[in-house]
Amino acid sequence: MARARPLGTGVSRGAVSELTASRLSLYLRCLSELEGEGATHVSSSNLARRFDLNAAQIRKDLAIFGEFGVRGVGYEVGTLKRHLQSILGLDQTRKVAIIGAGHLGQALADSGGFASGGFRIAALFDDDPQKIGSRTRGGLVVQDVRRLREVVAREGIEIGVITVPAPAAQEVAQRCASAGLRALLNFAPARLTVPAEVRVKNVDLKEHLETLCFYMPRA
Amino acid sequence: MARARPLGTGVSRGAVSELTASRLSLYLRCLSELEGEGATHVSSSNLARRFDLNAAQIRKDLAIFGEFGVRGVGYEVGTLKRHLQSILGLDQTRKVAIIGAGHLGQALADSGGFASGGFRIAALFDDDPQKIGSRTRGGLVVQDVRRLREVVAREGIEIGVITVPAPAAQEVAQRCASAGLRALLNFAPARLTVPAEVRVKNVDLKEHLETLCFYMPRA
DNA sequence: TTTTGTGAACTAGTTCACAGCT
DNA sequence: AGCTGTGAACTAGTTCACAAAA
Repeated sequence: MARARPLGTGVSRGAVSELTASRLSLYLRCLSELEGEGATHVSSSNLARRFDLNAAQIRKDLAIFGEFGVRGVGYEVGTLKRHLQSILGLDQTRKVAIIGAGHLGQALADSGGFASGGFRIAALFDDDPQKIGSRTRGGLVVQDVRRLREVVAREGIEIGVITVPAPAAQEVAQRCASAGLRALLNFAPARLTVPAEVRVKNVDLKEHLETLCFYMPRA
Repeated sequence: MARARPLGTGVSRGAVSELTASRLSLYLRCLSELEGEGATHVSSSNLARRFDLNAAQIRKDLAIFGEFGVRGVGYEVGTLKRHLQSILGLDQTRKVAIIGAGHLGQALADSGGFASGGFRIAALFDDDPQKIGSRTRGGLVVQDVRRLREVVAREGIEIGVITVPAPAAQEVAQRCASAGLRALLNFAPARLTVPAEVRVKNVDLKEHLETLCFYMPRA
């Protein structure tokens, strides 16, 4: 029906569920793999087999943004990949700041997987004078968190990753928001209160472990 | 109606949704905080206010496992905390093995938050001869992944955390399963195929970043 | 024929609203 | 009066099933 709209335009992102959005990211990764394998086309049922998903689910997710498939044929791998990158906003490099130069913060700063594919770790911050000025093993300098606003503005950083201890997280989140960051990935085990225009995603490692534990057979 | 059952007994864990299980973990953390603040009782609506949740949701989650509250009064903080620990299987210390001594693996091994509260990082593995025998900054020795089965059996390790690169993840998962681990927390961007008795939880940091990106206002 | 795109049916998850205790 | 526990109502998410297109 709706002829392929100019990619993502006209679709209100707020109306798309987070479940759909995270599946889009999954599809994108899979398409990159398929491209690497030299595949030119892929069907929704082929994709579905690779994850544990229903084919109609995948078609529905994609159909939100336009008609990318060809009936009887499937999806063209390269084209769909570019469309997904555009839909996810990955056609430009996004700069990321990590706040909290503890073990996790430094590991994320140095880990290639995190820094590749559309993201660049542009800065690492801490409030500990002992750490400020030192470098991670990967060579990134730890900067004073009081300079967050300045660096965010100068470097055009858009995303903040919070890896400080829980008691400091709320204050840091507030600081990030007022520095102009509009998306926060929070690893601290604390619920953050931020202005409505800032999107927060919590990743609680302990919660994941405890959930696994729950399903484990009991002694 | 159902008088408080002997804690968790008689409730088939498989029938409880993962959403509920992860909320239980959230409630537990909140109760620990409340205990620290010296609170003796808490109502479902008080708890609901702390997260962004509905009070009936919380009552329903808890009611699956028994009647822990008192009408007109609420829940007793200490008692409910102990019940939740027992329900989640946290009344005994669970040992964890980390497979993959890269930046992330080492960071998780050393990070106190991950290792505390019912979990102990019992071993760290890698297959790189350069790394085997070396120590993390926290002092944990990197062991040869070929000794996984042996160490898992000897130490009574139950949970595996996979922090190897994506191409190695499937093989490592298989190895974990055959070593007797029944729960895997997978940080590699790859879907794992494992025997049905092994529970896998995927944590994909790139996926989280991309999802955040999707909701960000466009240039 | 094959596979998309999509309304309709279904399933899971959440919220409401109130009876039943304390 | 106040708050839990829970059936009933509602909402969101998934799967089915088929018409439409190549």
